[in-house]
Amino acid sequence: MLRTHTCGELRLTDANKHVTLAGWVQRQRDKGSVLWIDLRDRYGITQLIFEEGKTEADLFQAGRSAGREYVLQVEGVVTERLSKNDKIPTGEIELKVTKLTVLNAAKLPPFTIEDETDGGDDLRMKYRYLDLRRTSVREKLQLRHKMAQQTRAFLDAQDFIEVETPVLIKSTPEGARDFVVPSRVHHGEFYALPQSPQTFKQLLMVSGFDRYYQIVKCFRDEDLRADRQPEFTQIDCEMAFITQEDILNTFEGLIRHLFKNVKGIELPSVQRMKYDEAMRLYGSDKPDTRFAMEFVEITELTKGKSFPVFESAELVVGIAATGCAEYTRKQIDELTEFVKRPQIGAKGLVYVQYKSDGSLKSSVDKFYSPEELKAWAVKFKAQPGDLILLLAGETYTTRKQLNELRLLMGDKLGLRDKTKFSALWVLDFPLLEWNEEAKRYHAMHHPFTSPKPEDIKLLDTHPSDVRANAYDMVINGTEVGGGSIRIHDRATQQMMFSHLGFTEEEAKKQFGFLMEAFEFGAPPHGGIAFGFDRLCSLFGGADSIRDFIAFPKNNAGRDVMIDTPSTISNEQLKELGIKI
RNA sequence: GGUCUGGUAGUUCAGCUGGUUAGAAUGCCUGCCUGUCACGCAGGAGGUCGCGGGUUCGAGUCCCGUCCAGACCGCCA
Repeated sequence: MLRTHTCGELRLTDANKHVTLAGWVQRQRDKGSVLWIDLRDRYGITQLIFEEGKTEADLFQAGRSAGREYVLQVEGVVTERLSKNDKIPTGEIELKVTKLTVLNAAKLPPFTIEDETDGGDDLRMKYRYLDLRRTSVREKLQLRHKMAQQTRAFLDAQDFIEVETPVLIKSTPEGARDFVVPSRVHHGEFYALPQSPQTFKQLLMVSGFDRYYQIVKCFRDEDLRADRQPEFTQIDCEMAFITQEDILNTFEGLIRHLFKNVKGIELPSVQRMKYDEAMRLYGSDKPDTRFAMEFVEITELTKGKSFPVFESAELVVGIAATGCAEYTRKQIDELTEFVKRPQIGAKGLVYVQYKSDGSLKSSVDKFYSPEELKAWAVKFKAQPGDLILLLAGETYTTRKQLNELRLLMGDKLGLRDKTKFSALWVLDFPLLEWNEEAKRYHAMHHPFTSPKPEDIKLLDTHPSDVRANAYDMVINGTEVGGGSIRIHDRATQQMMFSHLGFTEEEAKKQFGFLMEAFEFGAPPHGGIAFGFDRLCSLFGGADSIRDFIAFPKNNAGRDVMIDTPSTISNEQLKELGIKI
């Protein structure tokens, strides 16, 4: 061992011990006749001291020459400090250095290796190995480690078995784009990287494994976001001989276990809400339930007053923002601009200021009397001082637009505290959703999701109304997990494929193995997958998952450190039988 | 595929309505300093203003194109 102790563990009780430390030079403080060096490793910082007259001249000079991020091994005697530092755990001692070895010199780093670095994202990613030396980033990966450990501890205690599934699998047309891997042995044929281990975990249920989980990398070739990477990690789970209720209870248990053991938070029991209700009250299938500000629909109250926008609207819906009645014209204009941005696409915003003196002022005073506005306010259960914000139009898009506005107002009113957590099950998702581009229905969750038995009769007549045995877990407005009770018989699965536009041939070619397996005694089963990176970032109070991944990709899916994707040699292409 | 924001010293940024020699902080280098811990003080070096074109007497600043980065929409069963 090159060291006897770490840089974080020496205390006053170790005084007079002769020790050896190794680490990186955080900084020097040179007072001329006294030189201090902060030596850093993963565990902490220990101050080294060199003194004129007491430290040998050569050694003193060697210390002075050790620049930032030099890797040093130092021997010395642990000594009580004359002036102590109560900000760090090792602040009562320092090491009087008797021997110094430069294990490796270092170029000047391109940004400072400190909690508040001066480096921008671009630079940090290019030199990610230096970025990871920073405490704040290291702590995020330590949190991730703890999350993984606690997940395994919980699931293991519940008799779940971790099974690894293959990474080189088969491309399928449903869902996200696949990353594909050309086969050298079979020219013109390709593997695909899994978007999830979905079919394999179902096959494990057929095999009788009963309770499976895996903390597993998944791959989707789609555009990135702050919370989306092309390769990401799921806590992938499946259970047999269960009902939906069993799944909800088991994994509510997992989430509460994680909050308790990682964050020390007793999460109250997870609220439940049906998809339809979530859309009606929040305009989102992943509502942020840290605050209420629920939607109120006043379509009926607005009709017959010749205000063209409301007359032609399928839905008039709004929110009441507490205490915002005194917003200035400029502030309201900003809200209007916000909802009119192309990304949101509302035509305009109607407001009603319920002033603290009880009077009402609105942008539609020309069309509605004070009494009528008052009736709206009553329906909103608004109080004097509140600001009512209304959008109108086609139901689905108007709700989605108002959702954005609600979240913005939540931010403005400080209702989205990152240290508060509100978890929610969203239930009864639709089975299918219409895809305008492909002119056919897509599975909203995935094609293995079972329809609610009582809705199966609607499949032919009203496909959009068929509900699925599918559920999402939403925490603070982030979808952290989702799953379903699966189809486990061939006939239903075949019927599902045919509703999704597969011919019998195609279904057999792509998923024949699964349907065949269903004929050999497949138990009823279902499962869930949690987005592990998102869960970590949520626990860490961050919006981006990137710092919870050791070596993430940038906005364009590029790893700027190793510089990939990159071209390959003509020899490689030839071997693979590929022409560009 | 699209929308928006940004790109100026090693780094993070400022730079107004186009106008003399492009600034600050920090980092770096040199010197001084016996209790610092974001040490302090003095001095110094450091710039293809992302790239290409255009407008203009004159462009970091305006216009067009392009590249890079970030956020978002589409997409992500």
